[in-house]
Amino acid sequence: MLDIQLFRENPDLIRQSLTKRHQDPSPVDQVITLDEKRRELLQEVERLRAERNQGSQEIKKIEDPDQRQEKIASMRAVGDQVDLLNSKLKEVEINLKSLMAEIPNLVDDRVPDGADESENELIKTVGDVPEFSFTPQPHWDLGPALGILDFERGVKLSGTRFYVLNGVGARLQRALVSFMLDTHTRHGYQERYTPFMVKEDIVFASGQLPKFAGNLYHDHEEDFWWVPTVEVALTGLHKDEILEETALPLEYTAYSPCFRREKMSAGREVRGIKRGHQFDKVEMYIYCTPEESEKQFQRMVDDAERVCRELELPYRVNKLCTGDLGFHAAITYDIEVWAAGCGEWLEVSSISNVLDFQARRAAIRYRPKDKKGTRFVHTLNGSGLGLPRVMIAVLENNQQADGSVVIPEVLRPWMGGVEIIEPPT
RNA sequence: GGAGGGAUGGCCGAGUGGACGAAGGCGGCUGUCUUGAAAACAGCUGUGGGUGUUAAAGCCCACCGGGGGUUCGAAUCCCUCUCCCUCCGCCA
Repeated sequence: MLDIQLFRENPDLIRQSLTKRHQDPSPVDQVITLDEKRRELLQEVERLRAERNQGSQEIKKIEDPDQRQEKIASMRAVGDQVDLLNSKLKEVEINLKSLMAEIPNLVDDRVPDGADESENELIKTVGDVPEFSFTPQPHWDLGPALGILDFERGVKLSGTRFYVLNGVGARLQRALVSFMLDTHTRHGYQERYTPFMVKEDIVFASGQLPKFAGNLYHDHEEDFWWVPTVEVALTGLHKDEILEETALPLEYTAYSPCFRREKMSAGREVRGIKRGHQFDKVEMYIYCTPEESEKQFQRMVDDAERVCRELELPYRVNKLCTGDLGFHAAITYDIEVWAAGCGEWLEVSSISNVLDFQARRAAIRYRPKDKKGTRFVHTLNGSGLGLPRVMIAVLENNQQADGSVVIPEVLRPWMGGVEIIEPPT
């Protein structure tokens, strides 16, 4: 959510931002009109309330019964006016809020203009794409051949886009989760384990609702939404709180499964485990002061890159262009790792500076040390990293001619002695 | 799932229709005293919105778990929801 002050003082900035995102800027004018209407009604309501408050105070002092009844009658009339105008006001406020709730964050000046992902800007490429003396297999062949990946039974259990990991395959994923959490906690992040189903206002606060309801799973009997990313829960963690500046920055890491309907990509040909309705992810999340958020953003990108480096996966970093930028992000860097078998760069992380966009929705503020009042914190989120795609890259890049896969060095402490995944004999 | 009891400011806790944004205590901040600290004493100490201003002060409105109602007037009465506690049942 953007600051209503910004609509009043610098609406052009918001219009330009929407235009950069290739979106219609006209909601800005609707917001301004509704805001004016709201204040007009509010002032009248408050004026009448003040009159009633004062009148009611006088009533208890009036001794004469007739005068008293007369005053009560006139205050009743004022009260009826208040009710009438107040219901109009409420309606305007609901419309205003729902309009503002669907306007995306301001775009950072450094974000390159572009219509879609093809116009994202390559920042850097790190590591060498591995060479093979044989044709590397894609994971959808390799995994089943190794007996660690079972698509048929996944489909039996839950339908298309679900799979089962077996034995060392499941263990490899667990090792990746532990490795990532341990790496991040070593670099200052505090681990959290959160609910995977959250209430509607929590999903609203992080920005996935109301606009992206179609991509979320929802329990219709209870007020539960399955998290599409644990970022949702990590935003909700400090909802409605006022933090002390000395407590900032708050740096969290959390593991969770993520649940997405993926309706938009329903028809798209995606083989293997690259895109499912359920996938695991380790997330990083930071709350900090506005002065610090750029620094924290760079740091978080580096923290995500570190995971790729330690896993010895070749990767590249892209700055998303305006057309590919997410709703709540002001700026986003994506990290892609090379997967030798399917021959693709796979997006494994998305790191965003959200500024105060989520904090305003979630009412997360802090008390500055030397100033009066409160300010909204800035929040940042980044995957660190998405599991299935890292699994793909690890399996495909480390495969050998005989179909076996060498486990990366850094994961071995969690692999119970397994250094190589051999095909069943 | 059944029965009962609760929810008040950073914390504890009073308040059952008007002078209550809310006693009192604790904590915190500032000052006096002190070489310094402690103690004592005095003052201050919530959030949001509107208006106003170069900025502020000031003024007004709202907030006593959420929503709705009764009333001239609600922390206080009524309805409803949520959450917490105690007991019983069930359970990984």
